[in-house]
Amino acid sequence: MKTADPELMRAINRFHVLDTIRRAGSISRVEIGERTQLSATTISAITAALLDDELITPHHEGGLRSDSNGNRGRPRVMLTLNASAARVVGAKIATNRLVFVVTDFQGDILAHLTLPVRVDRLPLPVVADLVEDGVRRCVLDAGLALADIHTVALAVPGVVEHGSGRVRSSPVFRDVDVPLATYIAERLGIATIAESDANAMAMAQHWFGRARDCDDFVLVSMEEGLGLGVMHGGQLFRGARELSLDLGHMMMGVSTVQSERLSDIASERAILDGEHADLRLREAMRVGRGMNHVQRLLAEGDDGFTATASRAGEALGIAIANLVGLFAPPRVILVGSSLALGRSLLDPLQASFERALSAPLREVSQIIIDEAGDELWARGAAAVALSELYGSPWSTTGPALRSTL
Amino acid sequence: MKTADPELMRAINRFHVLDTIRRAGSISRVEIGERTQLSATTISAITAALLDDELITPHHEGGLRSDSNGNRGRPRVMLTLNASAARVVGAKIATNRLVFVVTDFQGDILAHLTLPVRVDRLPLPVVADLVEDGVRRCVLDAGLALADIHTVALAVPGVVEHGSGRVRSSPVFRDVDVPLATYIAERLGIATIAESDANAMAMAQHWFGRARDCDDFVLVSMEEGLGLGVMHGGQLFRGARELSLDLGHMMMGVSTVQSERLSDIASERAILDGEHADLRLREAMRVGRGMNHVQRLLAEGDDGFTATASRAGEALGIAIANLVGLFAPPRVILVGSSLALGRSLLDPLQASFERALSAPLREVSQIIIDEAGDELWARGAAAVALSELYGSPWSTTGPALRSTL
DNA sequence: ACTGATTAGTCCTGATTACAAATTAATTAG
DNA sequence: CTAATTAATTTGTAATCAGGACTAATCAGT
Repeated sequence: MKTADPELMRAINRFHVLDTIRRAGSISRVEIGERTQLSATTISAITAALLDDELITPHHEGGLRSDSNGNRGRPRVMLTLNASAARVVGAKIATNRLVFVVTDFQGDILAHLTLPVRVDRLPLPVVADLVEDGVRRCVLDAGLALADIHTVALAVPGVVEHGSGRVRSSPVFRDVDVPLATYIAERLGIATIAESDANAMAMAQHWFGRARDCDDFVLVSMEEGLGLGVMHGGQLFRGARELSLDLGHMMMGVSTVQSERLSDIASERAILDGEHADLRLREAMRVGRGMNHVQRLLAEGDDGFTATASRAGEALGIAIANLVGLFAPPRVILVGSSLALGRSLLDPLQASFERALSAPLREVSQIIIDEAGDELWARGAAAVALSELYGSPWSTTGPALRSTL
Repeated sequence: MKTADPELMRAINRFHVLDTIRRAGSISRVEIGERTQLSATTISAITAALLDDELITPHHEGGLRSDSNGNRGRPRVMLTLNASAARVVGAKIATNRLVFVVTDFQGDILAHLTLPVRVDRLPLPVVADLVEDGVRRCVLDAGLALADIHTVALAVPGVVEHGSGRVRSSPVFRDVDVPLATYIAERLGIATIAESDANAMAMAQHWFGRARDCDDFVLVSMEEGLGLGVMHGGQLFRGARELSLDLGHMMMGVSTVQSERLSDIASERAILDGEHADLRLREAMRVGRGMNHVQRLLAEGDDGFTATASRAGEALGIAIANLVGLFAPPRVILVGSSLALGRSLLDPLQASFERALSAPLREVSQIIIDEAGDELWARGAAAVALSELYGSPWSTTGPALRSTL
């Protein structure tokens, strides 16, 4: 039970102010007041504290004044995030690649690194070696030392328990219930967060992508696994016990005998591993080039995948419609490598989505396809780390940054 | 965005204190402090205000002292809710009956009334007539006048928008998007709330039933429609736009051609309307006695329903497993008239639930069957009203008797 | 019955954080 | 140069908590 005390109040308002500044890029105190509905007094106090902590910086350049003011009165002082207030590392761990980014306090990328290695059902120490190496190299590339990094955030496919940083199950790990975050934290000597890749991407879409204006949306990631991230009221929705969501586990079908897990129908592996997979494709899959190969085949007019992809799309459309029935989000964002299948996947998806969706929601929920680049995954992980840094009052582990002083 | 101010703080803490007193029945200030983690000072201030508003009453009877104290020291003053602080009416509107209760401030039932009438796809004025009549009669039965009632809460099957009190779609209404709450409020001259029946029952289970100790659970109501209530962190979870959830809309199946809505498989109507429905049954259904008849048939050894019920159970098990995958609740509660089908429904349900549930959750989620009486539905509606009452400002200003000196 | 110990509850001070209202600051208009 | 105008800070009040002093009510022991 959350007890309401002044400290919580302050944490909430501080977060709102910081978040408002981040979203706006550059904003005056009055405008913050308009957007947050906080009193001018409070804005002053909070911004003073943020300035004192050097998390934001003032910009006196008059520049363009607000439209409503006829250039009269005391000019507004614009405030921006101090980009160098902190740096974090975000990493996406996928079965066929590792992607790292170093970002500043705003989430802007300072350096990025992609390691095209296969990480498939490996033991923790092996994965950790690769991750540790990637983090160190990427930090060096950014011209920084490891000590300059405040947090490392790892986006992992599968089911992740955010609070403890344990990975319950994932295609990249051989074992279940892997204590990833603590293990990496010990080896790097940096605070480390583990998060599901879908949640990281949801965060990325909220901060940098197609959902910047939207506090309620559902993100479906279609890669080797099928991930799910739900943003609800501007916060990642986590079930009880902070387990991340996984769409692949969803059972499709009316009865036990004729039902299948969605991951067996619509995951990348399920699609590529269909009866039409030729030898070249199997080899391409082994080295993590499956989707590139498929795109080439599609370009050459090979329609062997159409049936499998169509089936996958239909199932996904139904599953997503069911989700929309539960969360009623105005927006659904699809990302992931399976999008390379193009219309053969997406057309059936859209069609079955619209058929399966119940009437009242049909007009208000909209599907968005986003061919996000590799870096966006890692940047989303970084955003997860930054959002905790900002002092989001709802997170369990919310160590404020003030202790640095 | 909610702005955090002292007023909100006070509202939150006041609610927690009131809720703690309600749950405990009778409790001393120190124990409230232990449970809420609020300071003794704050407890004193808040309880003083509550006493001043006559929402709670002190009980000096020494009686049994706390175990930890060896009967030494100043005895604790027990505090209890003042049952007569307010009365509310809760009503369950089902297709085959209307159930009303009048409860006091604790949620204890003062009077109840069941009208076994058929309410099936009727226009709003017709339903409103029945509801208004029931409310008036039940209030009279309780020895009260309409003016003594603070709020009326209506539990309706289907999709209800809680904020506006509009019923988007429901088997009891012919039309869609019915402004039920405002309509009834005008006719009775009392503040009126509309809520989905599943949410009302979820509230009832949380306050009076099988989830008193549990802040995270999922409730599935199996009646004419299939309703869903999600309690998350002690609060009813409502999707974006405050739409209640509905399980019946869920699409089961991998493809558009071979998929069906869950309501077409597992709703009461779907089960009873199967190929085995005889004439007597159809007649029984028409007057809202379907399930009673089925029970008689089952008692007589008629197993014509077994296949249909089994199919429904299997589908429900899968649907519930998918829900558990999303919300990860430790408990799932099943209620509703379809439980009368007994093991022929529940055994397949349990079996397919356990098969469909993903491994990590298999051990932690438990299904509970609750043959709740009719009154519990209406009492849940009353609880919805009371819970809003507990949080509302009520008294003119913040108490703070300090200023009087 | 008196004294001392023990626990419950209230009151007071000082710190924090919020808001509202008044005040100061910086700039343009005339 | 003065007035007007808008921005931002300073001053006064309510709410929280922490900790201590204080009162209230009861029991244990003499």
